[in-house]
Amino acid sequence: MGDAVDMLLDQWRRERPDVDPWPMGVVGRVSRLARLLDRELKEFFSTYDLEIWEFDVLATLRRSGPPYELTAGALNRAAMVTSGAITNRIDRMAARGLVERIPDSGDRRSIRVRLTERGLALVDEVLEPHVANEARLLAPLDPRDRDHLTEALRTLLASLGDTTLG
Amino acid sequence: MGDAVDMLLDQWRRERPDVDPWPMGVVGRVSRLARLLDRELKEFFSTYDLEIWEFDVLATLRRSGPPYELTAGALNRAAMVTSGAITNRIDRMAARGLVERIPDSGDRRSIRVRLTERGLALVDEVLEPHVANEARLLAPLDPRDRDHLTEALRTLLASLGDTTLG
DNA sequence: ATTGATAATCTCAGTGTTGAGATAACAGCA
DNA sequence: TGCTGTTATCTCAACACTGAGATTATCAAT
Repeated sequence: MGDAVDMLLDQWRRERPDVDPWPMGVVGRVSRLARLLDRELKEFFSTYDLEIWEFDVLATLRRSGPPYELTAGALNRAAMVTSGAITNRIDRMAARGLVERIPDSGDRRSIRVRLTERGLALVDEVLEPHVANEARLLAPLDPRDRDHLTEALRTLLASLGDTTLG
Repeated sequence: MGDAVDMLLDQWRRERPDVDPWPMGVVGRVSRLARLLDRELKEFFSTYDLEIWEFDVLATLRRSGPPYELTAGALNRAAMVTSGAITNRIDRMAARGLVERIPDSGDRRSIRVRLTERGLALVDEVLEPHVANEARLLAPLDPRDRDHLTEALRTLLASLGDTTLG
């Protein structure tokens, strides 16, 4: 049972037997899997006329709880993108009526981004089928495999500084 | 020990207790880890004045073995990008003298992309430190964890159609 | 109060990808 | 030979992100 990465590793072993390529097996698979999952999610969300990044913003606001609002900076850190990208996303989503900008009464440098009723209804509608779709994509793993996988990924994320306090 | 995804899952459980969010734990971690690894690789390659996508092309050609040439379509599939992106990459790398376009004698629709001597020397120089850098990033995993992780990732990739025959 | 350092957001040019379509060449078959 | 369908690459506009810098506001300490 080989995937594309197994072949790649075999090629390296033949061409550069002086280098043990095992790290490429892990990094390469993580990268390829992320890309393939992205494609699947993109296809899924298209049936709701949503981009992945739009759902991401909606979901970040939704799970923060009432009143479903966060500063631009908080969205920023959650999405792992630059501030310019968030400004852009808020602009477009506000134009679609999914979120609205609210001035922060406590800090005039900040804005608060709040889900509109329409945004809230949309994310609440999409959430369950989205999770079901992800579960479908992960179905080949039994619960024990999932736990191992999760643990390994968490270890790596923590070592790379992916904490909530960063 | 929790990472950012653990917190995210807790938020969902509080806000939408009717939905079991476990699939987000896996998909979210894969996606975030891919992003963080990308940042690390980008920083690493910048010391060689290389973009990640440039190294990818060089490495794909290098590991294919002498004469270090592939068609644009083969590069295409290896990189998981569209044909337009590959045309663009070849253009820019040819301009830098890392690869050259060679007409395919057997099929005049095709081109063969070949490593130049400079491209070959560069990829052979970068390979070993690159792998060492990846090994550093993966150091928190002991060999047993790595094997479990690899197996789980391979299972998912195979189920998503990431084979060499696709 | 004033100064200096820090923080939050926005702006914008540069970069690179996608997705659709154009062009040219090949392959099978009547 | 002439069709028809397929394949390989290139073209190009639209899209979205990055990285650097600008702007405005806050905070700490005097």
